[in-house]
Amino acid sequence: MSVGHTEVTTGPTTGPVVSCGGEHEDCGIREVLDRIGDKWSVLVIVELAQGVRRFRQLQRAVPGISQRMLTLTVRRLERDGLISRTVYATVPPQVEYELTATGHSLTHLVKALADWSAEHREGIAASRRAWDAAHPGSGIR
Amino acid sequence: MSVGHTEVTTGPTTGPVVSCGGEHEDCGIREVLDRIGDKWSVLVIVELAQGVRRFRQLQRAVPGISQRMLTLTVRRLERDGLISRTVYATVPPQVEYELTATGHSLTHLVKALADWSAEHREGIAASRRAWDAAHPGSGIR
DNA sequence: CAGTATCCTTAATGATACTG
DNA sequence: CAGTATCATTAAGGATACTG
Repeated sequence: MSVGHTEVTTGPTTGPVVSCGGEHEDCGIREVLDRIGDKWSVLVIVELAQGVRRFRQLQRAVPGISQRMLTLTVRRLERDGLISRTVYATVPPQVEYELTATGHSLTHLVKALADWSAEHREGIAASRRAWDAAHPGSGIR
Repeated sequence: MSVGHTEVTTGPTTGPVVSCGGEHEDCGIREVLDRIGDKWSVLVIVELAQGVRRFRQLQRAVPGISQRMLTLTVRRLERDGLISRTVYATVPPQVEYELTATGHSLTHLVKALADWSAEHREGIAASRRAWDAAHPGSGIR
């Protein structure tokens, strides 16, 4: 068998140009991911996309999130201007969280992520099964 | 001053419905993010969106990535079926990485991320500066 | 209710040395 | 060149207790 080149020639199925100028210096991509790539942010955003929510409501709506992580998550989202926080001086205290206009614009992106995921989820799962079967005990996972 | 409700009524600037059925059980969103939310995957994908690349080429194109992380990253992307890996039995060895059709479809998403980032980057930076100024030594960041 | 404050575990990443 | 193997370092997240 020949060992040189094999010319796979897999058609570059129409992909958009994602480069960032003549040379890419990271686009702003990492910035978005640093913001929503964590474990809980998008889940909180998805819940707030349904409407205004209070702290405990959010915690109940996002199964598994701890009080601590919910606090950290909403604080960071507030800091970035993606959600607003309104405190009512009642007793017991009540705090409402709501998406800002910027936060709402993010939901379009989140929707795109969800759609892509739905469309490729099974194909990816299949690829993983095949790869894992072909590379037993590789440590990769 | 009244302490009850204040009716902020911030217009819910047209956001898409991101819920996942009557109740949301995480959509597939977390799955995508678990895949590309790490530090290097999207950067590798962006580079491969330009064309076929060899290992060293990729490492040079993605400043800061260690040999170890590049290996882990391309292995995981290959496992998920987002990139293909072709080994040429030459000496010295040569390995080419290329986006698969699925990987190419991801570039659309990455483009959307980059666009959103470009559009909101400055607003977010401003929000952070304001928040940080208003919450000195909060620990949040 | 809506948080803070601590302590602890684990996952992710990095640095370095070595190999087919 | 294209990795692998180890060790060290951080950062992210979780558990629990306490408070205005």
